[in-house]
Amino acid sequence: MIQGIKIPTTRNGKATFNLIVDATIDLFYKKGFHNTTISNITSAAGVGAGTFYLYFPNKLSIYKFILNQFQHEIRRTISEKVSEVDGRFEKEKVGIKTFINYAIENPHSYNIIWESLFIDKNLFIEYYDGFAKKYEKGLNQSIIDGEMRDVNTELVSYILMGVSNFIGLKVLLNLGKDNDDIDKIVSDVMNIFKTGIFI
Amino acid sequence: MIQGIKIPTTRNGKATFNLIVDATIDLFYKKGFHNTTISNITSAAGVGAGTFYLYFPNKLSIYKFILNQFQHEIRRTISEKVSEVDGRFEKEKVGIKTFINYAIENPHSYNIIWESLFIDKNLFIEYYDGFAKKYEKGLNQSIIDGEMRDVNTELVSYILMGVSNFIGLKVLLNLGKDNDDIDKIVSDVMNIFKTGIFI
DNA sequence: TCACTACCTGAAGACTTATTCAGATTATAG
DNA sequence: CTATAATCTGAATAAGTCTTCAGGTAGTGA
Repeated sequence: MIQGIKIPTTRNGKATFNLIVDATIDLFYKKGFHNTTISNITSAAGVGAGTFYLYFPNKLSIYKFILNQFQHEIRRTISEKVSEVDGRFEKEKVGIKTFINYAIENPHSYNIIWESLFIDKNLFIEYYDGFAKKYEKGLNQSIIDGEMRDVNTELVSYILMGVSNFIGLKVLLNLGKDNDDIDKIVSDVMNIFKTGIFI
Repeated sequence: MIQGIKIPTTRNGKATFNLIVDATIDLFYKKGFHNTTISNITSAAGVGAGTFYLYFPNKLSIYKFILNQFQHEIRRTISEKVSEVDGRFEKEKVGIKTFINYAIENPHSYNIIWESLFIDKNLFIEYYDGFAKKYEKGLNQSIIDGEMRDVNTELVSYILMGVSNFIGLKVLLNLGKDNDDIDKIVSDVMNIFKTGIFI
């Protein structure tokens, strides 16, 4: 009973719960949080109007539930992939690549995380601040290990998040031209971070 | 009569129009687009409920009107400041600094532009794609002038937008620690773009 | 001063949506 | 087979919002 959410105990209850959550993810992605009504959700899930309130007290609570799931999933995915390679350069490369790939494969997730800024600013802040702090830790270690210049790691973590998010956005929204090859894009980005831009 | 918006002709009409627009900007910033009702707007502006419909056919149309104003203003501000300095490095530095300062001084504007992604995706795409294309032009010229390495300028424009936006976000939301000195932050960012991050 | 146009009002009806709840169904432990 | 708890339903109520419109007011050119 966290945040007023009731997790069902029986097999049937769980199935219904999942129907509701899955329908909601789809609707939030297609129509956005605000344009999705509870009755949209219950009819998409194929359940009675009252069933929703068996598990969630309101729309915000199911939003938070879904956001939380996605946040954990995206972080876990990146952590896993990054831990498979060595060296800060390779780790960053894999990190950015994994993030962008994740955004492409899970546009629902990417969208819902961003929308939090306009639903409850604190959810957004929590997420990005947490993300940044974890980033910073890794970067600090890399400076100690002599793999990175002695930069302001807090700033760099925001720079890297900004770049990942905007490249992800570009690819997702199909902005500009060459969205064909993620490997190429990521490799170009990393070269820029290696040598700099200006002469 | 563009987009169903009627611009008033008399002095009194213009004053009322401005009351409505200003109240709306404030409400969109404080409560967001979706949580703002027409009656919120009319009572904040101190006019009758029907007066809104004298000038705007619906909430989206006033949103678009405001968005358009801000987009022009932010671009104009950056253009002006950038044209005052020479060399790509200095121009980029001033560009990022101006953007962040603008975001701090006009959080309404920054917020409304971002929210467009969740109101009408095409508004958002138009804005950032346009912004990127303009950026790209300047960058291409800098390569010709030998001020920049031969990088993928489309990608770099998204990188620079991502960085500006996230640093702006960090400063606006007061994330992390050192949000005291914009000059220092921008200077750190530019150093990273000059020399790169990794060893 | 008059006539005209622009401007303004807020009550009222239409519509949408959230939320409850009395009653029905289903699964399963004993 | 039965008792019990969990689950499920959807009509009904309540609340909120949009939008119109008939009836005004105010400024202004002639």
